Amino acid sequence: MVVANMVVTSLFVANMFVTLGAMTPSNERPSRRERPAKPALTRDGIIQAALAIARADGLEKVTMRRVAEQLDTGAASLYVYVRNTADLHAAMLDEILATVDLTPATAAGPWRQRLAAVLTSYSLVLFANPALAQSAMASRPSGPNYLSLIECLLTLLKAGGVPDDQAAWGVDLLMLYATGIAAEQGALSGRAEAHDEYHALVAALRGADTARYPEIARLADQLVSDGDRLAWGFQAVIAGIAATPR
Amino acid sequence: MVVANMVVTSLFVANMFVTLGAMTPSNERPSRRERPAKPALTRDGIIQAALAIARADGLEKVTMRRVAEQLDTGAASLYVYVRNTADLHAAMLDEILATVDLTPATAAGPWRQRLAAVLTSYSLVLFANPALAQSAMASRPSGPNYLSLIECLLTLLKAGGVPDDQAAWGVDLLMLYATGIAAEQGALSGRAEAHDEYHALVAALRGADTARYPEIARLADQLVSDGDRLAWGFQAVIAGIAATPR
DNA sequence: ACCTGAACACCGTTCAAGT
DNA sequence: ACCTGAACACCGTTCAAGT
Repeated sequence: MVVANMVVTSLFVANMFVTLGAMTPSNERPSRRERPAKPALTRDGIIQAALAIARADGLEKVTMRRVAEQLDTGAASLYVYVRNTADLHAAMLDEILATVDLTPATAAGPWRQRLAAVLTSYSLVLFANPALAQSAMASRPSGPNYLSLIECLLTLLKAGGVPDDQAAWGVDLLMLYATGIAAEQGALSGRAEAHDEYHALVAALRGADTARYPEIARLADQLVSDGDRLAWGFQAVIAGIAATPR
Repeated sequence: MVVANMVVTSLFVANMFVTLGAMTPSNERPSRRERPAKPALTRDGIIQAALAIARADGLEKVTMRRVAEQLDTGAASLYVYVRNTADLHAAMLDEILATVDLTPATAAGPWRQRLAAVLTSYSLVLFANPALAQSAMASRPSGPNYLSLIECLLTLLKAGGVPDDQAAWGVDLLMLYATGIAAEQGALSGRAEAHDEYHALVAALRGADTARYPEIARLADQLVSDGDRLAWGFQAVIAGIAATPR
């Protein structure tokens, strides 16, 4: 508990509050010890601590030892609740998927816009936890929140009259795009050197040899142009799914 | 050099051959030492050794210490040629991108088929080196081989009459899809537990609660059905790019 | 049943000292 | 300039011993 960070601080403040509360007359059985007992170890507590570290310092800092330190215990103790690091990552992902907004599925409006809204919400959730997007890419979630999302996408594709076989394969495409774009963004915002990499790419595109890479040179500005790429991308993929028979 | 593997073996055989060759009369200056000197350390040698380890045991086994061991030296020695682990991974990726088949760009046939052929080649290259697909997802390559691939895609989109602005954003979509699908597959074939995860997902889809997930239950077989998903996906994304104005 | 300290078998990276 | 051994500051996971 040497490193100061926001999580530790807020825990400390919370503990202070509890301690102060315990000193008011309304509290009948004050703890015998000065400092309140540390919270009992639970799977959920471990996942929350891990998520806090991931948001603050990136997924690569979510190590068993660091999570344990945050919870004022030893790494070995975590293995009662978590099988291994991969299990922890999967649990973290499942946890944040609960916050995806699925309400557009039953709202009014054109189905393509509603589908894009759900996908955008999913991408934004992963953007907010950029480190997890990469593990979402690599793992195969099968938790209830993931299933709800898939169900939601299938319902909207059906509402749009997309044939069943195209819809079934289409959800893979949509999820791959939504997850992939968040993973890319996650990599960009996560690592310090990623900005250098991005600028190296922009420089490479802008300064591309006109003879060897004529199209890149011609379209350099378009290639790196700003705009609502996310919305356009969703509409393009949706249109492709709807228009392409198997 | 305790662990036996194919790379070590083939290096040994190669060394044997050199030794035998050195004993023939045609060789004027035989080495004073019995065993031939180990090959000089080069950046390319390091990358090749790293790729061999990645193919054999996965990217997570490509550690500085393991690559160094393979090359019969210490990890510290690699830092003369490689800045850090990320640099090594980027160099490995650039190396394999050289093997992508870009010839469909100038071949005969419908542009959509030729575009899909190039993308399929790219995906297959990443499939053959599954561990690198994930790092391709996270990093921003800007090497000459990457630029050639982008140039190729832009040329084919232009041949198809896709408007410049859609083509410029479209290459991102195509690359994201082609890279993402390989990264998924790479994760699947790379880790032992990934098969369990996949079967858990299939079981979760097949056994989905009919009341809660009616669409998943209805389409379970379609969702996990075999077929040329890669080709269909490329056609769908291409169609979407061509049909969706900004 | 849960928790712990200690151990095992690893990592990436740096650096002074050698050649 | 290149290479090396040793060190530093970490990892995940296991396990016997405690409560």
